[in-house]
Amino acid sequence: MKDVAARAGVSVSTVSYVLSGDRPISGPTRSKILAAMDELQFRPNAVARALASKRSRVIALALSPHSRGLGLAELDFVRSAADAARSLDHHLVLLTEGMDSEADLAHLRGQGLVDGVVLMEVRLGDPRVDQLRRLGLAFSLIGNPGEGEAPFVDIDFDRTLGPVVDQLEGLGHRRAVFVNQGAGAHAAGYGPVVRAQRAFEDHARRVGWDFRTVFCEAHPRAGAELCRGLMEGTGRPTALVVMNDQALGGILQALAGLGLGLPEDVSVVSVLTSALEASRAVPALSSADLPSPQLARLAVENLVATLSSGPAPGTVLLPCPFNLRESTSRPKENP
Amino acid sequence: MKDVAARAGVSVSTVSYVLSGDRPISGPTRSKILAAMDELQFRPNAVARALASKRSRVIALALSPHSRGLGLAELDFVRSAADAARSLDHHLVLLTEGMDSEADLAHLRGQGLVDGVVLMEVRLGDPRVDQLRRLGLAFSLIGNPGEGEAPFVDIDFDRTLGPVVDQLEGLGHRRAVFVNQGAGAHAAGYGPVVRAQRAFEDHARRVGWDFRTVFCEAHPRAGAELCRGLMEGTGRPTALVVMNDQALGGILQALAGLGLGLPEDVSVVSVLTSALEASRAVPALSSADLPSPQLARLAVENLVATLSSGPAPGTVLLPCPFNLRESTSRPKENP
DNA sequence: CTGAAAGCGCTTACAG
DNA sequence: CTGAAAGCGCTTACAG
Repeated sequence: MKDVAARAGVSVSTVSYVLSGDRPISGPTRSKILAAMDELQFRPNAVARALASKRSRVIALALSPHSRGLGLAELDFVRSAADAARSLDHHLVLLTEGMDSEADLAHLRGQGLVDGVVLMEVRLGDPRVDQLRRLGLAFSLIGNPGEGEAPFVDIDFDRTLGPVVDQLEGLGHRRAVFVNQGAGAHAAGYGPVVRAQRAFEDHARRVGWDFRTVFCEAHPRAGAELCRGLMEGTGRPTALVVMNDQALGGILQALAGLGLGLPEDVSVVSVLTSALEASRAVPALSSADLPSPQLARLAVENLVATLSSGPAPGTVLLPCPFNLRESTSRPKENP
Repeated sequence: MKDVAARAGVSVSTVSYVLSGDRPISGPTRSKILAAMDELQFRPNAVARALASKRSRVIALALSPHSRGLGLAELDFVRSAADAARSLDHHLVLLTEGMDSEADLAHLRGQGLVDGVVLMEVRLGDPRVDQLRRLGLAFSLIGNPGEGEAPFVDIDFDRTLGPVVDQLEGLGHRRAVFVNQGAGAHAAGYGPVVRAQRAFEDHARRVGWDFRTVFCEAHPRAGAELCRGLMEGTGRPTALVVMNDQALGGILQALAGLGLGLPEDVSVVSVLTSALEASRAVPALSSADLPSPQLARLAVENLVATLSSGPAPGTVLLPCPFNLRESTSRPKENP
């Protein structure tokens, strides 16, 4: 930078100001500087900038503590967050742990390497939120902490389940079961399990369905067992709405084992899966796909906006777009 | 740090030296300093350290350019690399793009934020390797660039396919097909497709199998079609060794469609899948699981060793450990 | 519209 | 074994 200044015949501060744009610079001066910069192949040193400005332009993504089996969607989150950070002129570091104790966070903050953090899979009353606030470290949330204050991005379950129910209703289904996640997740204040269920039930009621909700542990075997139970006897459901990726394989397997064809005998819609996984299944699953890239991007934008006190997207609820694939069809006349 | 020095009654350089351990410090002095440090809750500022020492202790992980469908294994890579970095007192940033042009890399280097980069899914003659070398940016490789010089970590296909073949042989299988990836991947110099095939064939020959290898595009439909072809007529294989995650679902579906039970009628072993995906399938797949955490950790250790000129693991070839699950059994007498 | 200078919080030769 | 001081490459009041 000193070299650039010398070559352009100006002071280093002037060079710095053309870079930041924080001060009006005359046309000729600016051109001289710009010319000098690329003759010298000048690259501003981010570390020096960080030290002087106290902004590293590095943000952290705190990965899910005990990954709730987001599966490939989590990879989408990570990639998209990195992309978003990059397009906002930031870098993204990964935090795999050390978000639990206040000491770890203080350490993170003390290092000065990270300007703020994006929290994934925030739960109701998530302790991390309070800790970050106490430390004065900027943050942004994916998931609703249930406090009302901090802006967050999350799924809009009402607008997610509405289209799912409408779609099945339109095909002629009248009897459906919502396969939720385990009761444990429910108890842990994991928001989606209660909100999704409420949304499903509201919509099922709206269209006058004969429906019910069941919880299912996150395991193929649990899914298979559950599925057999659901399908025995008369009056079995013609449609399954499943928000449980880990159990899904077992459900599909059990269906096949019972000689029930997909989608001829039973329609299945998966909720909150990654689009890639849903389309990789055979037959490809009709599903309400988790918009992980969008969520990640919004969360990063929120954080960067906080840091530069720019305009933020704020709290945003996104529906999971419904994608019609091969696992849904009209029910048979008399199931 | 100034405060710590003042409180301990020493110079800042002494404080710095107790931190780095680069200089012998007397017992009493050290204790005074240590005491002062935690009374003041001192946290060394990583950015200042980086600027002064020209080592940021940040390394980058370059994600697969057009993710070859590593699936969940890629997430394992990312997590494990971050963990490894952390345990070696480094941070991991994610590079999602900008590894292609030399200008991007020069930019990365110029910023001074990143000490080195870990490259995933390195191909034979990977251009990124040369570019990094030209720029003098430290790097570490996952995958064999085929130049012999740079150390890298990769899969040992011989020791991966050996146990797979032995296992099937032990069960009594004599006729097997190796379902490789697409011919395109082969042509692109993607090492695993040629090395895995050679290893499979060597071992199949060793045990005197009646075997063949087929290529298959990375899509369930392609897998299903291929599978139907393989299974028609007499003398069909009793075992399938599949190194093609994307086609796998189609293969399993086609088997079911043909009324062939897994594993009663056909045994299937998946190679290079993530352990999580293999065990989530129904039935759970016997597989040679990609040791992504180990590979990631070794690669990070190699890089950090380069940076601190410490002892490096060097070039390491790891077998994919075979895990017996539910998709393999003895073949029927007369298939 | 531009400059001179202090300072961000460390590291590391140079001296003793 | 310890200190004084220059310097890493920028930013940003303070002055003009």
